[in-house]
Formats: sequence, C-alpha cells, structure tokens
Amino acid sequence: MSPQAQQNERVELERHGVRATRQRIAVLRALAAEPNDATAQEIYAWLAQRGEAIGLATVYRTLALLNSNGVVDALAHRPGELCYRLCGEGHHHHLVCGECHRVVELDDCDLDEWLKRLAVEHKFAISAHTVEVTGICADCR
Amino acid sequence: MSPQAQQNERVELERHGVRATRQRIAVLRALAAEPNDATAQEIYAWLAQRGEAIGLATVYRTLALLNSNGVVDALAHRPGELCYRLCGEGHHHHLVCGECHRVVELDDCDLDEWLKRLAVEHKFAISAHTVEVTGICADCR
DNA sequence: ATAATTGCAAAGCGTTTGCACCCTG
DNA sequence: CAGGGTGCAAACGCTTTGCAATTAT
Repeated sequence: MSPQAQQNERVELERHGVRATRQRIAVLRALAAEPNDATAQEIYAWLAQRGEAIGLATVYRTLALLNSNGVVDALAHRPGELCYRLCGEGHHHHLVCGECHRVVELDDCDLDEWLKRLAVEHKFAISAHTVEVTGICADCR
Repeated sequence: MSPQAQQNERVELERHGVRATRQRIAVLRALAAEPNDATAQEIYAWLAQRGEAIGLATVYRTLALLNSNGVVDALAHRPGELCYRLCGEGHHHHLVCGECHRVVELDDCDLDEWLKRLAVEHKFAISAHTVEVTGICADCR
C-alpha cells in the first residue's frame, strides 16, 4: 500500500482522536476493502493472508475502539459473534441478503413518527432503535 | 406445582408435537413466570433455586427446541448471548428498557409499506425483518 | 520521554456435544 | 420395550485480559 493511501486512514483516525498505528490503519483498510460486513476473525484472516503482522487481540481491540468512536457499525445478525462494517454518516439501517450476506445500506428511515407514538403510548424515553431487514437479493434468486 | 397447573404446559408442548417431560414443563413454567426475557442461564438459576432438578444443557436444548417450534422468541439484544421469551401469536416487535430490561410487546407493525418499497428499489425478496427499540421506561427515569 | 499500544498465551464466557443412563409413550 | 430425553463433564468458538515489550507523539 502506498504511503499516500495510508494517509486517508491516518487522517480518519486522527479526526476521531485515535492514535494512528500501523495496525489500526490496516484494519481500516481491510474494512474499506470489504463491501459487506466482516467478523473480527475474517478481518484478521484477510490481513494475515496479505502478510500484515497483526495480532488477533489487536483486531478485536481496534474494532471495539472504532465502534465506540462511531467509525464502524457493529451488527449482530448471528448470536455469538459480531460483524463490523464501515458506516456512512448519520442514522441508517441495513438490508442483508440471507444467501450471500451482501449488505445494502439504507439511508432513509421512516420510523420516527411511529417511534414518537410509541414513546407516548408506553411512557418510554426512546434512545435507540435497530432495524434489520433480511431477504434474498436479485443475484441469489 | 399442582398437577392441574402442569396440565397447561403439557398440552402446549403436545400441541407442537413435542414430548412432554418434567424438564420441558419446568422450563415453560419458568418462561411463563418471567414477564420479560431471560437467558438460558437465568432460567436454569430460577429453576435450581426452586429445587427443580434439571441440567443446564437440558435448558439450552429445550429453549432451542421451543424456539424452532415457534413457542418462544429468541432476542439477541446483547452479543454473545440469547434471551428467550414466550411469544404471543403472530408478528410483533419489542420495546426494551435499557435499564431494567423490561420488555413491551408491540402488536402493531407499520413497516409493511416501507418494506414493499425497499423490495422494489433494491430488487430483494424480503423474507423477514427485526426491529428492536431501546429506551428508558417510566419507572427507571 | 512517556504514555499508549501491541503480541502472546491464558483465561473467560456462553453454548454445544458425546455418551451412558433413564424415562416417556 | 424402543427411541427419545437427560445429566455430566469435556470440548468449542468467539472474545477479553494480564503483562512485558514495543511504538507513537
């Protein structure tokens, strides 16, 4: 990878007040290369295969850090493991293909009105909501 | 527990083509006693505390079985563990209090129109969707 | 310089499984 | 009585952690 390309990841990390290390830049690159979501183990394997010297624990620590800084999304489609993916700005949900695991990022969320109604009806202060839509994409049919 | 009370659980199990054993009846009773959701471990502890002789593995096996037979819902609010709860009939979503983990079952789902639009727009055959709304309930505020 | 980050290996966690025994139907 | 169900303990897979060595600012 060119020093030029690394520059993007470095800036992204520093923008979030995170120290730019070789390993963190590598994880960010792996995420950028993956159009869908990936588990920590998959990212580790991807990097190892390309000769990146990085420990599995570091991958986990980095993903947790990036997630808490809002750089990556953590999806829990299956119990017992988390999937991560670079997230766009703002609030959004995902449409996942059950066959090939392709993920489409949805940018519109029509739920606000419904949520407001729920808040009143059940006397909840609603802080968050997740939506995950599953189906089969055109290519898998 | 009275033999009378056991009868309800027995019928419920047999209705789903599941053999009624002492342990399965006990798990069903534990679920019925829990207004919110519970993990396998919590159900095991609840039963053990009441002197029910049951193995942890059996609790896991029973919950998996009941889930695949549509008797219980499995929610994954937290990574690495599943929560189970008796589910009402039909399609519904949950409103969960992040503080006390109280769960409110929502019976209206206004998403159908939105989903239809997504299906067309992204050429997906949509098979399922999950929604989970998190907030703080009135009692915890 | 020095405080943060890393790697390794060990521990932790919830969950699953193999197998001999037991019970339901 | 036959086949499914159970208990135990060991195995599992993913994730986290302790600690000494390394690295970024």
